[in-house]
Amino acid sequence: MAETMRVHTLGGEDLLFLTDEQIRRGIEAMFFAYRAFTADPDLILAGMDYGRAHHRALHFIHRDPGLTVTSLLAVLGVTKQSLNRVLRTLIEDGLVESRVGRRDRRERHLHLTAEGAALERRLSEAQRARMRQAYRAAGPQAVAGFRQVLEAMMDPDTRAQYQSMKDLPL
Amino acid sequence: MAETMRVHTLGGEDLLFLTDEQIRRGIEAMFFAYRAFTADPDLILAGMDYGRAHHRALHFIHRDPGLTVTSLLAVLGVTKQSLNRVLRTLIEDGLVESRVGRRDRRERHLHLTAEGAALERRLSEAQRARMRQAYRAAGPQAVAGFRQVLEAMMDPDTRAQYQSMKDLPL
DNA sequence: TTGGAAAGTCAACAAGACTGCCCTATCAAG
DNA sequence: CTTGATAGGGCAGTCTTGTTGACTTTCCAA
Repeated sequence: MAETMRVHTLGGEDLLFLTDEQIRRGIEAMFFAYRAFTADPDLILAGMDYGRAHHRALHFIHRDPGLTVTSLLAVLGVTKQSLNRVLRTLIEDGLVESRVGRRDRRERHLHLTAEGAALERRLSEAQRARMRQAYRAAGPQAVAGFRQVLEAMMDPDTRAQYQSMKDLPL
Repeated sequence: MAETMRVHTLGGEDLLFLTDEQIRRGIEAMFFAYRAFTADPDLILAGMDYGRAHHRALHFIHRDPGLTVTSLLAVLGVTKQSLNRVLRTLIEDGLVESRVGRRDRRERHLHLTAEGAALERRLSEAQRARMRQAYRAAGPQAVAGFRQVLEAMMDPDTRAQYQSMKDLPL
C-alpha cells in the first residue's frame, strides 16, 4: 500500500510500471500464465502414471544427456529422495537409462532411451506449441523483454546456471 | 526438432526468436523464474501451518473483497473440496471472514480480517520486492513485453478474466 | 588400511491436488 | 407449494510430489 500511486520520473522515463498495482498485475499474470504453461503437458501425462516431475526430469536429461543424478538434482532444486522416486519409475519403464560412471563408479549417468526421447518430444512439443503461439502473437521485442524480466527474477545462482546452459549442445 | 534452425524473415523482421531452441530457452526461463517467484512467500509460510494455496486465497480475497466462494474457485481453478480445506483453516484461524449473502443467502462473501490482511501484506510484499527488483533491472519496455507474452500464453477464458480484473478496486 | 565424504537407494510421512458421493439451505419457476 | 437448480460444505479415498531419516556402495586421502 505504501507505494501505491507513487509515480516518479527518472531521466525523463516514467516509472508507472513500478507502481504496486502494476507489480500486482505482473504477479497475477505470472500465476495465470504458469498455469497455462503447464496445462498441456499435464494433460498428456494425466493418462499415464506420470506427472509434472517426470516431465521435468525428461526435459533436462534430454537437454544434457549423460548428466549425473547430482547435477540433475541441482538443476531441479528438489531433494535426492524426491527425484529418486521419479527416476526409478522412468528407469523401470525403460524411458531412462542409468549408466554407472566409468571414472567414478558412484555416479549414475542418465540418458533417454528411444522411448523416453519420444515421450519427451511429445510433451515438449505440446508445451512449445503454446509458447510459440505466444511468442508469435507478442513479437520479438516483447519476447526479449519477457526473457529479461524472467532472468532478473531468478535467484543469482539459478541465473548463472541458466545462462551457462546455453552453451550445452541441444 | 523439425523446426530447429529454421529461421525466416517476414517483412524484414527476423524470426530467430521462434527457433525451437529459443523457445526451449523461454520454457526453462519460465520454470526457473516461477520457482524464484514463489520462493519468498513459501519461506514465510513454511513456519506456519499454511502453504501456497493459502497465499493464493488471501491474495484474491484481498484483491476483490466480498467475492463469493464460487468466484474464488473460478479464479484459482481448483476444486471446491481443495479450496474448502484451505478456506476452513483460514476462517478458523480468524484470517478470513465468511459473511452470508444478503441478497442471496446461499452465498458466502469472503473478507480478510485485520490479521488476514496483515499476513497477506507480508506475503505480498515479499513477492513484490522480488518483482519490483526484476522490473527495475529490466526496465519499462521489457516489462511491457513480459506482460504481453504472459497474456498471450494464457487460456482465452483466463485471459478475459485477467483483463477484466483490472477494473476492480485494489 | 581405515575412516570420512560423496553418490545413490529405501521407507515413512505430509501437503495439496483430485474424484465420487452425500448433505443442507436457498432460490426461482411452474 | 412443490420441484429442480444452485451455493456451499463434508467425508472418504487416491495420487503426485515434496519432505526427513537411515542405509549401502564407492571413492579417496591420511
